[in-house]
Amino acid sequence: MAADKPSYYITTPIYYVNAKPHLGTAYCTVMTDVQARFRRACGYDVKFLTGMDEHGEKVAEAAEKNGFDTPQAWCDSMEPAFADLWRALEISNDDFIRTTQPRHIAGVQKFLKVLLDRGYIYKGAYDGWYCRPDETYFTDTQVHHHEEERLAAGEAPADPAHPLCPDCDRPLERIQEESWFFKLSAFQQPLLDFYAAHPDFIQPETRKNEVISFVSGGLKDLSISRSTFDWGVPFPFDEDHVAYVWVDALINYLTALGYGSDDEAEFRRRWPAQAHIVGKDIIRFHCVIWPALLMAADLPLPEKVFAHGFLTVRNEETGKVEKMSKSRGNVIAPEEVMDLLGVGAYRYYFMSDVVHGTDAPISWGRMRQVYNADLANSWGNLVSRALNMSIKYFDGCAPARPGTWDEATPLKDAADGVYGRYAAHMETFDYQGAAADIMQIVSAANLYIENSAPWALAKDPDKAGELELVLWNVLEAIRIANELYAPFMPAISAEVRRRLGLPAEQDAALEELCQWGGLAGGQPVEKGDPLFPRLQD
RNA sequence: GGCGGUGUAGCUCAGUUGGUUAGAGCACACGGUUCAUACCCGUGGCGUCACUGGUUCGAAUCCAGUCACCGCUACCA
Repeated sequence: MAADKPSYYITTPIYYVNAKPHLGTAYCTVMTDVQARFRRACGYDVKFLTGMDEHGEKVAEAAEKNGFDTPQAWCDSMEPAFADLWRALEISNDDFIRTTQPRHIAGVQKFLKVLLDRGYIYKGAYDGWYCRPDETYFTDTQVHHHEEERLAAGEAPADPAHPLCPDCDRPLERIQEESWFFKLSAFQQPLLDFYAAHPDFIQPETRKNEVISFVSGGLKDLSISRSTFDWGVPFPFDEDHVAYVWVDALINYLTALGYGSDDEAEFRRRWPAQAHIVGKDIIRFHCVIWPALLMAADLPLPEKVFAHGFLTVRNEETGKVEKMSKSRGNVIAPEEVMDLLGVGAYRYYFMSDVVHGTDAPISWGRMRQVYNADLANSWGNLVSRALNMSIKYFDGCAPARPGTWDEATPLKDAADGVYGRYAAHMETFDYQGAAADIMQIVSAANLYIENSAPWALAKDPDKAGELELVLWNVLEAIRIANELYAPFMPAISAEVRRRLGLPAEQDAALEELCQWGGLAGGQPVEKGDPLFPRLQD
C-alpha cells in the first residue's frame, strides 16, 4: 500500500445475488480486471472492487422458495458461485463487497442521514403502479403506453386492475404508500453542467448523448424507500422504511472504502473512483442518479463511467445475430468457453475480439479462429520455436545480450514506441487496439525469424555472432510482448516468464519493462508444452 | 411519434476535413521454407462501400429520400 503511488479505484457493478454469473457478468468483470492489472503494472496503487447486491424483496422471496431460513442464508449460499468463477477467471479483485455486510449498512445509513441533514430527502406519498418483482414504480403514462404497444403488437389486453410491467411484462399493482423521496429534480441543471464540463465522464459517446437527452427531458423526484417489506437497509430515522435497492447498491462504491466507518482514511484517499465499469442497461443509475446522490451529499463524482454493450450470438446456421436467451437455447456459459479455450484464451478472445461499448457478436467458430490464429499459430508457436532454437543452439540457455543489442533491427523498430501506443489504447478501453499493437511485435518476430533463418546460421560456425544477435532479438521481443499480454492472460504470461528464465515478480513499471534491451541473457530456458494447443476441426 | 446510432470483402472491423485502381486481420487458393503447435513466409481472388436520387471535375466519405436492424425517449409542442 505504498502511499507514494497514485490511487486507481475501479469497480464492476455489484451483481444481483439471485442470478448465477453468466457470460455477460464475466465479460464485465474480466474487462475491469484487465484494466486493474494494466494499472497495477503501470505503478498505480489499485483497488479493484466487485461484489454482490443482496437486498430486496425478490431475494427474500427466493430465500423462502428455496427453503432457506433467512434471506441472509440464501445469499451466503450464492456467494461461492461468484467467488469460484472469479477465481477460475483469474480475477484480481482486491475486495468483494456484499450489501448485507455491517460496513455497508453503516455507510448507507450515514449517507441517508447526510441527505436528510442537507435537505435533499423528504417524506411524501406515492400513488401509482408498482412492479413487485422489479421493485420499481411506473407512472400512468408509462403503463398506458406499454399497453398500447402490446395491443399494437397483437397481444391480448391486460386486466385493467393489473396492467403489465413495461420492463418485465409481469402484472403491476396499484399502490399507495408513504415513501421517502430524493430531490432528484433539483439536479437537472447541475448534472447537465457537469456533463458539459466533463466530456469524458460517460463513455462511449453514444451513451453520453442518451443520458443528456434523458436528463434534458426533466427529472422527477425519486422514491428511495420501501415499506412493504423489510429485507433492506433500514432508514436510520424511520425504521418502517428500508432503502430502495438501487440507492443501497450504488453506495457500495463508497462503503467499500470505509465510508461511514470509524476510519475513513482509505475513503478520503481513494474517492472519487477513477472508473465505474457498467453494462449499458444500468447507465441511468450510474450517470444520473448516482452523480445526483453524490452532489446531494457534497461528495466528488467519479471520473468515468464506461458502459459496455451486450454480447450477442451469431447463429452459425442462419448467419443472424441473436440475443442470448434461454428460449432460443443459444446461451453460452462461461464454463463451456473455459473448457474449450482455457482461461487465458477465454480472456483474450472476449477482450481482443469484441468492440467494447457496442453490442458485439460472438460465436464458437470465431473463438476457434481467433484462438488458432492469434494464440496457437502466432504467439504460442513463436514462443515455442524461439525457445526451441535457443535451447538447441545455446546449450539450454538464452543467448547473452550481444554488444550490438542497441543497433536497429526490425524487432527493435517494432518494439520502440509500442508501450505508448498500447497504453493509449488500454486507457480508453480499446483492448482490441492494444492487442493489435502486441500482435505487430509478434508478427514482426515471426517474419524476422523467417528472414534471418537462424537454422541456417547455426550450420556455419563463422555466423555464431549473428546467430546470437538474431535469437537474442527474438527473445527480447517475446519478453516485451509477454509483459504487454500480462493483463489479458496473467497465468500464461507468468508461465512464459518462467520458461524464459525470468523472475516471477517484476517490480519495474510496465513502461520500463518494455524498454528494449532488458533481457540480459545467458539464463537457462525451458521449452515446455504448447501454451495453446491448436484446436482441430 | 421524436431524437440518436448502425448498415464496407465469408467473419471481426479500419476508412482522417470528399481526391489516384476501397483497406487490415482472420478464413480460402496456390507457391516457398523447416527452427516450431501441419507452423511460419510469399503471392492471389474476393466487395454495384444497404438502396435511390442529388451536389461536385471527383463521394464509402456531403445533401435528400427509402429499406433493415438497434438504442433512448414520449400527454401536445
